[in-house]
Amino acid sequence: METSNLKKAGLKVTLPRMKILEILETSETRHLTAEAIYRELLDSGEEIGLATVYRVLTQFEAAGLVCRLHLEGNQAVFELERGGHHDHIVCNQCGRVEEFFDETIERRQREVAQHHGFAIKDHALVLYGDCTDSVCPHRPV
Amino acid sequence: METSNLKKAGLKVTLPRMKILEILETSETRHLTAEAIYRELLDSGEEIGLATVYRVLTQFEAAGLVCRLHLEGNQAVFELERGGHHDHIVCNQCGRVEEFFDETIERRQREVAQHHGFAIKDHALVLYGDCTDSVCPHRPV
DNA sequence: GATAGAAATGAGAATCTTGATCATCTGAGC
DNA sequence: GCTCAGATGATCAAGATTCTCATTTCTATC
Ligand SMILES: [Mn+2]
Ligand SMILES: [Mn+2]
Ligand SMILES: [Zn+2]
Ligand SMILES: [Zn+2]
Repeated sequence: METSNLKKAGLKVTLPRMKILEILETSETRHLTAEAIYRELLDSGEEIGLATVYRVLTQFEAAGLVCRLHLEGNQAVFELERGGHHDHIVCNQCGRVEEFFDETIERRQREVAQHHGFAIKDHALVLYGDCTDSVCPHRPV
Repeated sequence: METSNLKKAGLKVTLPRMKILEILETSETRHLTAEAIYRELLDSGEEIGLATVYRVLTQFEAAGLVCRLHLEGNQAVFELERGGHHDHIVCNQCGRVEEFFDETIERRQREVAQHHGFAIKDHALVLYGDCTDSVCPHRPV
C-alpha cells in the first residue's frame, strides 16, 4: 500500500483514507463524484459512510492530493492531483471527459487579468461539446 | 414598460415577470443571484415568492433573455443577455466581477476542442484573482 | 366590460448535495 | 498491550433549487 502520500500530507493512515486513495488511483474513470467513490467502496465490501467520503475528499483537497472540479452537473467531481494543471472538455451527450493544456490560453488569461488590474490566482475552464467517440450516442454517422 | 421582450419570447406578460425583468435591466449589479432579486422585490413592496423568481429566471434562460453563471460560490448568478458573449474575472477578496472577451482564447478553445474530436458548443471560463479596486480589502498599499 | 379556460403564482413540502454533531472506535507512540 | 488524540459512522442539518397543488391572473372571446 502506498501510505507515504498520506503521511507526507500529515494525515493519519486509516483504512477509509487508504481505500479512497486506492480508488482514486486505480479507477478507470479519472474524474469521480463522492457518490461514485462511495458506491465503489460498497461494492468492494467496505463499510465506509458517505460523510466520511466527503470529509476525506475535502481533506485530500486541502492537502493537495486531489482537486475538486465542477463540470456542469450538480455534483462536484474529484481527481487525483498528478502535478500538471489542465482543463477539461466534456461531451454533452455521453459525459466523457478529456483533459487538455494550452499554453496560449494560459498566457492570454494572465494578460487579460493584468489588463483589468487583477493578479490572477486561479481559473476554471470547461469546454462543452459533442464528441466522436465510438460509443457516444451523438456520434455522426 | 418593456413587455415586448416577454411577448417575443412567447411568455405571458405577468407582473412577476415584468418586475424581475425590470430589476435585471436597472440594477447596479449586472450579476444577480435569485435571492438578491427576491430581496429587491421585497424591498420594493412586491409580494412575489422565491419559487417564482427561480421559475421565471429558468424560463428567461430557456428563452435566451438571461444567462446563468456559476462564479464559485454555491448560488448561481443571472445576468441579462445583451447579445455579446463574454467571460468573467472575479475578485477573491471583494467579489467584484469584471467582464472580458478575448478572441485569441475563443479561437484556441475551438482549435483545442477540434484536436480532441469535439464539436464545441459552449464553454465556461472564470478567472479568479485579487483586484486593485479602491474599496477592495486586499488592495496593495 | 364581463366570462371562461389556460397558464402562472405562492406557500410550503421535497430533493439533492454537502457539511456538522457527537458518541464510539482506531491507530501511533510508548 | 495501553492511552488518547484524532477519525469514523449514523444521523441530523443547512443551503440551493425544484415540485405540488390550491388559488389567482392573463388573454381571448363575447
Ligand atoms: Mn482532469
Ligand atoms: Mn457577465
Ligand atoms: Zn460523447
Ligand atoms: Zn477586489
